This record gives sequence, C-alpha cells and structure tokens, in this order.
Amino acid sequence: MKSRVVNEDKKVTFTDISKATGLSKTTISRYFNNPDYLSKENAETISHALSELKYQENKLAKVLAKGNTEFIGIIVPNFFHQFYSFFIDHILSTYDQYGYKFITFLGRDNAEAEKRYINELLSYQIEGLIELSHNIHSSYFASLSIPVVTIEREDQFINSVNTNNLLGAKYAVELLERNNCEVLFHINNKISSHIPAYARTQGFIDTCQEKQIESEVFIHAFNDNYNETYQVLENLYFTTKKKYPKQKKGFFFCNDTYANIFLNILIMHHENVPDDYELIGFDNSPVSQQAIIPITTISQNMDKLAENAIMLLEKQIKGGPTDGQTLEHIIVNPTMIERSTTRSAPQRSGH
Amino acid sequence: MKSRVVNEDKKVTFTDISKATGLSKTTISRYFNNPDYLSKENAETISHALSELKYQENKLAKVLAKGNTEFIGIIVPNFFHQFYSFFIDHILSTYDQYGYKFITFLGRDNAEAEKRYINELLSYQIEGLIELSHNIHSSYFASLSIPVVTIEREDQFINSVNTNNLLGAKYAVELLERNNCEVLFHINNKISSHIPAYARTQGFIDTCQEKQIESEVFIHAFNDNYNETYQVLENLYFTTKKKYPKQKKGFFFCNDTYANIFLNILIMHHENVPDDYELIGFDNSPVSQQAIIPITTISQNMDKLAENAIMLLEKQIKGGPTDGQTLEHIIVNPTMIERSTTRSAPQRSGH
DNA sequence: TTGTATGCGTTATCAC
DNA sequence: GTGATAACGCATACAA
Repeated sequence: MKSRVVNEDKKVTFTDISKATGLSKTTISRYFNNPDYLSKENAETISHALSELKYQENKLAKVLAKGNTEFIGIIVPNFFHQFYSFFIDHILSTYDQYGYKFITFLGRDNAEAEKRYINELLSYQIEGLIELSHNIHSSYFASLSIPVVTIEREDQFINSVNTNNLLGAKYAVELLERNNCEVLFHINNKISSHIPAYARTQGFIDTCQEKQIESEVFIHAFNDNYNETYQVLENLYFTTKKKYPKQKKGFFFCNDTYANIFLNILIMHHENVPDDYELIGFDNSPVSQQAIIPITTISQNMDKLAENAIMLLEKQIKGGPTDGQTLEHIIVNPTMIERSTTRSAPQRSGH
Repeated sequence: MKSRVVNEDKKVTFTDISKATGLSKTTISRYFNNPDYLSKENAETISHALSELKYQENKLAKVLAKGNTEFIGIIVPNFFHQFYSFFIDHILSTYDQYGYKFITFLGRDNAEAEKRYINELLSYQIEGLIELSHNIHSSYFASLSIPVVTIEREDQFINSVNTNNLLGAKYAVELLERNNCEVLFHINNKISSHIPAYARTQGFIDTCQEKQIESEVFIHAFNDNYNETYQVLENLYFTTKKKYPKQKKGFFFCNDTYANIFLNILIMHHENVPDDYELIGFDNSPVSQQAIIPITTISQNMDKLAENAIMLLEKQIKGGPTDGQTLEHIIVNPTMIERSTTRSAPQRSGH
C-alpha cells in the first residue's frame, strides 16, 4: 500500500507476453500477423497469456513500424447545418467497410486556424483529408503531400465529390412548369460562382431560358439570423404579389430553411399552397418534412457523396503517389422528393 | 525518370536535419522541446534546415517516446438528432483551449460493434472517452483503464455530465400554470428510468402533484417515422379534446419535434395557439424556431455540457489513476426560451 | 516453424 | 551547450 500502485497501470507489451510464454517477441508478433506459420500449441499458449495479462494492442507502435495509420482527417465548417452533420454521419459509417478512423476539426471561418488544424492532422500522419470548409483555396490542398477530396466547395486544383446542382435546379423548374406555374422565382444566398451550389442558380436561369418561362432570380446576402431572413422573405412576398397579382407563382429556394420560412409567411397571409404558390426547397433536411405543409425538395444523395469521397481517397492512398496527377471531379445526381407544396404529389392524410 | 520518383515522397526526419546541419539528433530535438539550452546560431541553422527540407513533425513517434497521445474518443449514436451534432460541435470547439484531438465513432444500436470500436480506440491509445450512445452499460466503461464521461445516459458506475431535466420540467409546468392552463399533458417516449431524460416525466409528475394541477402523462414507444408519429399525436389531440372539451390545455413534450408536429395538427384543425392550447418543447432545436408558430422550449446548455465533459476528463487524465475512485455527476441547469406557443412571450412581428 | 538483429522517429539519460 | 546511446512497442529481413 505504498507506491507500487502507479505501476499497476503499466501497459503490457510483447516483451511481457514473450517472458510469460518463453517465446520470442517475433513469434508473438507472428501470432497476430502471420498465424499460419505458428504451431498450434504455441498459438494456444500465446492466446492464453494474452488474456491472462490482459494484453491491449498498441496500434501506434504498429504504425511507427509499418507506416499506415488508417487515419483520415475531416475539416467541417460546423455541425449546425444539417448538410454537414448528415454527411459526417455517412462518412463515419464507412468504418465497418473501409476501416479508416476519422479525426475531425471545425473549420469555422478562420483560415489561419484551419491551417494549424491541418498541420496537426499531418503530424498525426493522416493518410487523407476530407475538406468541407470554405476558408482555404484548393491550391493549398494540392500542395499537401497527401490525398485530399473536397465536398461541395471550390475544387479547381483538387479532387472532389459534388452534387449535380444543375440537374437539381432543372428538376425543380420542370416540375413547376408541369404544374402550370406562370412565373418562377429562385432565391439564393450571395455565393461565389466557384462554389458548386452556385449551379443551382445557373441551372434555374438556363432551364427557364430554354423553356421560355418568365422568371426572376433573387440573390441576397442572407445571414443565419432567423428574424432577418423572415423580414427579407416577407418583403419578397409583398413585392412579387404586387408585381404578378394574378399569375400562379413557383418558388425554388436554395435550401429548405428559406422555403419553410416562406411557406410560413404564405400561410400567415392565407395564401393557397400549392394552388396559387408552389414551393421547392433543397437538401431534404428535417424541416422540409416537418413543415406545416411538407415541402417538396431536392435531396442530395449523402450516401453516394460519402461513399465516393472515401473511394476516391482510398484509390489515391492505395494507388500511391503516381495516381496524384489527374484530377477527378465526381458528380452525384440528386433526387427530387415530391411532397405537398407542389401539386402533383399525393396529399398526406390529415390534410 | 525511372524509379527514384517513389523516394521523393520519403518523410524527412531528425536524422536528415541532423545530417544537413552537422548537429546531433539530440540537439534537433532540443530545438523543439528545450530551446533555451540552445546557442542562437545553432537554433538559426536548424530553423533554416527545417524549412529548407520542409520538415513535417511526426507526433506519433513523439507519442511512442513520451506516452500521451492527446486523443479523446467519442461514441455518438448518430448525427441525425440535433442534440448529438450540436454537442459534438461544442466538444470539437474545445480543441483551441485544451488541445485534445477527437476520434469519433457511430454507436448506432449495436452493442457488439460498439465494443469493437472502443477496442480500436483503445489500441490508438486514447486518453479518455466521451460516451453518448446507449448500447452499453456503465459497468463496462468503469472496467476500462481510461477516464470515461457519459452525457445524458445511464451513468451508475461512471462519471457523467447531464442536464437538470427535473428543473426543465418544473419550468415548463410552472409557466403553463402561470398562463392559466387547466389541464396539463406530458408526452414522452418509452425510455428507461435510468436515463436522465426520464426525469422530464418525473419532474412533470412531481410539480403537478405539488401544485395540485390536473394532469396526464402520455408515454408511447415512438419510432423515428414521421407519419406514424403524426398519427399517434393526432389521436392524442382527438382524445384530449373530447375528454377536456372546455378547459385550456397545456402540453409539455419531451422534444421539439413532437411539439412541432402537434402544433401543425392544432393549426390544421383550426385550434387557437396559445389561447386554448399552450405548447412547450425540449432541446431548442432549429425546428422550434422555424415552426409556423415559434415554439417555447427548454434549452439544454450545450456549451456548459461540453465544457464540463472535457474538464472532467482532463482532471482525470492529469490527475492520474488515484483520482478514479470517487464518481462525479455534474448537473447543468437548462434555460427556458419563451416563444409564441405560450402566452406570456411577446409575439413575433408578422403574426 | 522459430529466433536474432535492426529499424520506424522521437525523447530521455547521462556523459562530456 | 552538445552528443552518444538506449529506450518506446512493434514489424521484418535474414538466419537457423
């Protein structure tokens, strides 16, 4: 009851197992890595000693000797937007199949801090990096010595997996047109044209032009403040109603949050959805299902995005440095989920 | 252009710096760990060589030599429920202050898989574990050789940080009473009484009894299916309306999702909120703010939960094995956020 | 089938 | 101030 207590905690290593069994450390190592070359008796002996001494393997030592950590770094802006948390959920799910362990950092809005995080990740010998944050230009990632794949962000110099936003917008416009909307509106945040999500606007414009549909694009520098967004969208409601008093209106929003707020505004003003107004959101986030009228939306296929990201990384990790020459931009098609803010969908019971 | 290409990728180590500067590896190490004992000229020389050769530190080797990984493992059931993703967001934010790196696994509903994940984490020498999943009993965690802290789950044999759910329920009941509700209802999932969230029910029952308020508790085995939940809650609406036709009703839900669905049901049936029905949710999740009528809710203080979790872990990590004897259950008080489904709050403009 | 010797990249001990 | 040398825990040629 004096001091030896501290040593009780000491890790048991191959040396201990070696002493306990009378076999060499090499043989212990073989037990794990090449069990075929072991005599059955010795395998038994080792097996017993391992559980007797409660051996706990040390993969870090293994890494130092072998080289591959099976670590992948993730930098994600935050976990407040559903897109990010859902994507991470799918990424982490790949462990069972691919075996990669994930070390995650928050990018927030600080490029300098993010570079520190990346350095920390590199010092832990990550084998690849998944980048969702927007703080740093892709040229920086291209200069790193490890495979990187970006998701739905600027990707000029680096591999990426993105949603086919253009197609998503096309789906939306075509549905609104089929449902006899006479004027179409698109609402989007003020974002750089290098970000894939910008294609939602481009796709809207292109498809409207192609189909000769009267339309307006409303770009605004939204922030994350709910009440401010509400005000902005309510103003939009007033102006569009005044400008196009009799025509059936179709709205395509860049996300479900804005769509939901606009829906609430319409309901409060006793407008008829989907008879006079049709609404389509983007992301298939929970609010689109939980809205007072379930919102038709364009769903990004998270599982495909995540799986392609890991596949792309693994290909580079396994393939070695020579494969790092050609860029690969994988495009995943979205799916339209028709709910009750557009007409052609069946109404949910209870409405 | 033959084969040396492969070697270009080779990591530069202290040995390389040593050769380049003519100094010993020990001195290079000192440059990082005890710069005071270095001559200024040599420090300069090393500094130059480091950037010349683009040295990238290897913390894994450092870990093997020193012992502390600064890794903390996290097991979280999923990233679909906002509670989890928001909590993780706050946990990851502690990096700047505490320096811990986080390796995250998904618990889902599989106890066996989760034990494999924990083993994997242990093999990477994590120094602590944050447990949010419900699959494994706390006795198992107590038997691990590292500090563990659980969040809002069964915690009999292990340290934990939980919300004061009892107080949250009390806040809700008291507000509903102040606003002259005549019958109170509490809706909760069928959960074990060992889970902290169970106290929301207990707190409701206790406070109602204490204040002699007529009340009913509705426990149901909800699943995550939206339409099914809708049906169940719509039935609840019908039965309570029939049973208490003239009395003002107050509903306290175990989460905002149910509160929002019930709100939508009330609106669809042209009921008056908050004149005839008052609603209070739990969690302050986005839907509570984005609902057609913003929902009054009990907010768990995520920042405090996360900070206490890390503090508790660090205390044990730094304190050593002797501190592992006494259990610590930290309780964080929630905050009530009054919005428009209860009467006393100011109405949002536009309504 | 098993053991010896050496290395992975860093830190710690002890000399000089 | 600086440098040999031995650790950390495991893997791998090579030898036997």
